[in-house]
This record gives sequence, structure tokens and C-alpha cells, in this order.
Amino acid sequence: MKQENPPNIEPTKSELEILQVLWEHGPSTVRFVNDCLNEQKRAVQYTSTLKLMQIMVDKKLLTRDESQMKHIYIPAAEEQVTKNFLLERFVDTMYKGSASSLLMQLLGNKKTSRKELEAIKELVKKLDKK
Amino acid sequence: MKQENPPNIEPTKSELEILQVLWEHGPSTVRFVNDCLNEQKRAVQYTSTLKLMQIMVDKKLLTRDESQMKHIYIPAAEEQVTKNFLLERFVDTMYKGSASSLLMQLLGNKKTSRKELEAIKELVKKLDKK
DNA sequence: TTGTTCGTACGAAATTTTTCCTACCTTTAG
DNA sequence: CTAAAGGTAGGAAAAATTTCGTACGAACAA
Repeated sequence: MKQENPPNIEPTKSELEILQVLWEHGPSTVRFVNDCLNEQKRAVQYTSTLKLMQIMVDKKLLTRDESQMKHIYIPAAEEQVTKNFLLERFVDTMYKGSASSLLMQLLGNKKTSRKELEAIKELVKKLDKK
Repeated sequence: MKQENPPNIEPTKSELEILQVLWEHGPSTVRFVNDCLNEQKRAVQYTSTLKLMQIMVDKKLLTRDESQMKHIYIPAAEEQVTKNFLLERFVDTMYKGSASSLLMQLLGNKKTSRKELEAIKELVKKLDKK
């Protein structure tokens, strides 16, 4: 059964990058993750990625299927659960836990596009109807 | 004249804690910041805080007034500018730049209180009228 | 004056995070 | 069979971050 609890340990920056690859592409081999990182992010040696992912298993951030020679790595917690956890920490530290403060900042941000604003309005409208 | 640009360098976790004290209380001495950290966060030696704040001056995250013996430290960038910068990075890395995705997550979060939801609705209503 | 308190500067140690080298095993092409 | 390619394991180095000890000067109370 899948782990639903937030990670006990906060993923580091590099660990988060790996989680993101796995979230986007599903359970993967080290080779695949490493290739993604090299394409999308920066040059990094295969064994570096391997090591990091092994550490993440130790930390219970990932689990892995060792039944094949090419191990398959899987996030230990659901994407939404982990993201929720990180978002909450972000809101707490940056906005003293006030989600509306965060939103206000978001709305005041010039780089938040008109399209985004429309989507946000829609969201809230739907919310109102409930 | 005050620096309005986002920090060239990303503040580390500890550096962010210091910035938050300065944002909340305004320009302060090391002694004051250190006391705050010890109250609000964790035990930390005076010279550790001093060192960190000196490093932050090197990195241009802070400036300081040395005209008195007790130096006064000041964030180099406006609170809003830095927070905007960090928020944007957060949205980019966690939600591929989609602010509405973030909001959706926020609204689905059980810990976002009813009160917060109301505040958010108000915000959007006001936005609509413009 | 003198010693205690409080400040800064700075080097270095400790810790955490990231990277990579080496060894060795399995699979596969020739 | 053999060599090459590709996999894991693990130690250690490198880099980044955090912590603190020591030195030393200024302020201040006795």
C-alpha cells in the first residue's frame, strides 16, 4: 500500500529535482532520471544521480523495485501530499501561514499573466457555488 | 537610494530567517536579531549570527550602517521584491509557473481555514471590479 | 585606573549536501 | 568465450552552509 504521509524529512534542492522527474514521468530507472536532468537542468554524472537516489531511499523519500537488475525508483509519498506539505511550509515561513497574503502577492506580481488571473477567478467562482 | 532589484543570490535557509527578523522589526543590530532567533527559533551563539550577517553583507543581501559601534543591518532589497522573487521561483519549480495550480492546491488544503477562504474570495471580488 | 561587559573580525571546525572515482557484477554483441 | 556496455554499491572528495572559538578594541562602572 502506498505511503500517504508527508515525508518525514524535507527533500533538499537536488532531491526535489529528482522527485519532479519521477512525478512527471512516473516510476523510472536512474538512467532515465539522469538523462532528464542532463537535458532539462545541467550536466551531472550518472553515478551522482545514482548516489542521490540511493540516499533518498535511505531517507524514505523513495522506494524501489529491485526485482530487476535495473532498479525502478518510486516516490514514497503521493505528489500531492508532498507538494501540499512543501506549500504549507512555504506559506508558513513566508506569509505567517496566511494563504490570502500569498495570493495577494501573486496577484500583484506583474509576471502573473492575464490568463492566469482568469483561471483564478474561475476557480473562486466555482468555489462560491458550493 | 534603496536597492529595488531582487537579490542576485538566493538567500539560504538561515539567511532567510535573518531577513524575516529584519523585515518584521526593521533595521537592527546583530544582538537584537540573535535574541529574536533564540526566542523564536533555536539556540544559536551570538558570533554565529554575526558571522552569517557579515556574509550576507558580502553577498549584498544586507547593507549596514557602521557609523556607530553597534552596526545596524538593513535588507538590501525591499521585502516585497525579495518575496516576489522567491514566490516566483517557488511557483516555477513546483507548479511549472502556473499560479492557478498553486491556488488550487491551496484551496484543496484542509489546513486552509474557512476564514482564509473568505479573504481570498474578497480579494478576487475586488479584482473583478477593476 | 582597572576590570567587566559588549561589540567586531576572522579563521577554522563541523555539518550538510553534492559530486565523482573505483570496484565489481550482469548482460549482450561479436 | 570474450570484450564492451551498462548496471549497483560504497567510500571519499568537494562544495556549500552553519557554527563557534579566539583575539582584540571600545565603553562603562567601580
